[in-house]
This record gives sequence, C-alpha cells and structure tokens, in this order.
Amino acid sequence: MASNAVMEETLQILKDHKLRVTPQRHIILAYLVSHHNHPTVEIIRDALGKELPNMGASTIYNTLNTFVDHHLVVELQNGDGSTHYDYFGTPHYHAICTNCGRIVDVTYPGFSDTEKNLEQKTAEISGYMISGNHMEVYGLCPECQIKLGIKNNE
Amino acid sequence: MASNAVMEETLQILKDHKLRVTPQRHIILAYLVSHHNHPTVEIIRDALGKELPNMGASTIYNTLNTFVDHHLVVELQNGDGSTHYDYFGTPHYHAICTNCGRIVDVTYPGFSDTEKNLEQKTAEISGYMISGNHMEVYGLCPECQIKLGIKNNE
DNA sequence: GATTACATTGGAATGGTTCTTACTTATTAA
DNA sequence: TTAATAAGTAAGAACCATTCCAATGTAATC
Repeated sequence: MASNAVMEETLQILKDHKLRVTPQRHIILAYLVSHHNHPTVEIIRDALGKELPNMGASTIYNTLNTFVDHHLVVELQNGDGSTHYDYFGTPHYHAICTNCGRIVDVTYPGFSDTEKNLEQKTAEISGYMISGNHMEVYGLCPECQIKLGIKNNE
Repeated sequence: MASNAVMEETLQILKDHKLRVTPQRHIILAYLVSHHNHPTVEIIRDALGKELPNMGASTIYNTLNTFVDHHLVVELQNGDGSTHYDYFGTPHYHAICTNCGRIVDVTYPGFSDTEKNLEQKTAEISGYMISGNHMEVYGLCPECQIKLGIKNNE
C-alpha cells in the first residue's frame, strides 16, 4: 500500500489534470508513483488485487491509457510481448536489457539539454510541431553480462 | 519492383550477414531498401503479392524478425496497433505524428555524436553493455497542423 | 439529494503475431 | 552434378494482449 504522502500527492495530480477521482485511478497512480518496476497490466492487477479485488483488466487498461494521454505515464516495450508502464514524474529515459528485458531509469545532468536540442533539430528539419520524445538504449544489464560470461574489455 | 542495382546490393547484404539467400528474403529486403514508407507486414504483403503470390504472412514475420536480429531493420510503433519496419542502412531516428501516425526519418550533422554521447553516459550510469538505441520524437506533422487548424506561434 | 456525464465490470470479440506440421529449397560436400 | 541436410516456407490453427460492448455503478455539479 502506498503511503499517505503518496496518496495525497497522487490525489492532487489527478485533480490538477482534471481527471475524475475514482478509487481505481487513485490507487493505480499511487502504485506507479511509489514503484519503479515498470509493471505490466498483469503485475498491477496482482499487486492491487487485495485492495480492489474486483478491478477489471479493462479498467486498468483504460486508466493507464488515460494517464498516457495526459502524459503522466509512458508506455514501454521490452520485447516480452506486453506493454510496460512508467510514471513519468521527472525527465528520464530507459535502458533495456536485450537478454532479460530488465528496464532501468536513467538520467544525468545535461540530459534535459540533449533532449531539447534533439527536439529543436527535429522541428527544424521535419516541420513537426514537437510534443515529446522517447529515448531508449539497449544492451546487456550487469546481471546478464555475468550470466552470459561476457567480459567488458575496458 | 526494385532495380537491378538494389537487387545486387541486397544480395550482398544477405551474404555479408551469412543469411541464406531465398527469393522471399531477397525481395523483402529489396523492398525495404528501396522504400522509405515504414511498412507493416500487411503493406509488404500487398506490395509484393504480384511477385510472390503465395508468400505467407508468417514468412514475412520470420524474415523481418531475422533482419531485426541482424540489426538490418528496426521495428517502430506509431500507435495504429501494428508494427512498422524500417531498413536501417544509415543512422537516423524517427519523428512520429501523434495524430495520423506518419513516420519520417530524421538525421542531422552531429546526430551521431549525440547518439554516442547518450550511449556512453548510459553505460557509465547503468552498467549496461550498450548495443544500440532508439530515439523517437513525437508531434504533429505539417499536414495535421493544417488539418487541425493549428498555428505555430514562432 | 437529484441529475448527469463519466467510469467500471465482465465477458465477448478482435487482430496482430507466433506456433506447428508438412513440405520445399538453398547450401555443402562428395 | 548430384546427394545429403540443415534451414526456410506455406497454411492455418492457436495464442494472448488489448479493445469493445452493454449494463451497472458512481463522482461531480447544482
């Protein structure tokens, strides 16, 4: 269960975005804010099953799609066939393991400038009116490097 | 139908990657190399139906997945529910219209440095052994800006 | 508290992708 | 050139994540 602080925070987020506050939306958002596990719908359902046993899968899909529309959440694919979701409170991007699918959040000082620069260049070249971006970096996570017996020659 | 030059080029690509040369692979790769329309499996099937009428959908999926594994092709999602494919001969990224799904290739001088920098930073921070990346920028394409009556205030 | 527009449920339907089996073929070596 | 075999293809069934639908429930407004 999410802390009271998180519940208050997420309540405010919903209100700020003029989203009707339902228990389902509230608890799903609180889960996403307080976890960084990039869950699938199934994982969310299992995790929240005790608090809202009757929550339908379509509700979770609807809710997450709403959050995505409001740019609260981003969708991620790691190759396992289902969509993963990530609360997007602060700018970051993702490193995805090509072997096990593990997703980690990454950011660094100056990332925001890199992003802005990419968007500006894109606008100039393509004529698109930019609204956002996604960056992903692929590779082997540290665990899989060991598991596969790979030596980083550096 | 792809030109002879493209057919020769793609034949060499297949050989370079030690892929068994079949008519299906050859013609699909030639189609991707000579088109920049980011096709779906269905589009490829329709386009090549005259040349190989009996080509099964699973063959196209298998072939494209093989190309993806060999980093010849990248997969793209534009929100229409099916996967789009793009021959990745030269480094570039994609701008995707959030309204109509149109995908355009983008690159600019210095993009390669941006990419390398992102990968290096990611390796340092996450410990991943990096093998690649995908960048996407979202926005409204020029057509949709007009269609939706949006003025770019600049 | 009544109204109304919106959200949730539960299950059916959808559809893109993968899987399976039998068949065919590209490659290699003799 | 031919035989052997490892690999690819065809066709369609199966899978399964996601969406759709109709009925019910509920949050927000006045």
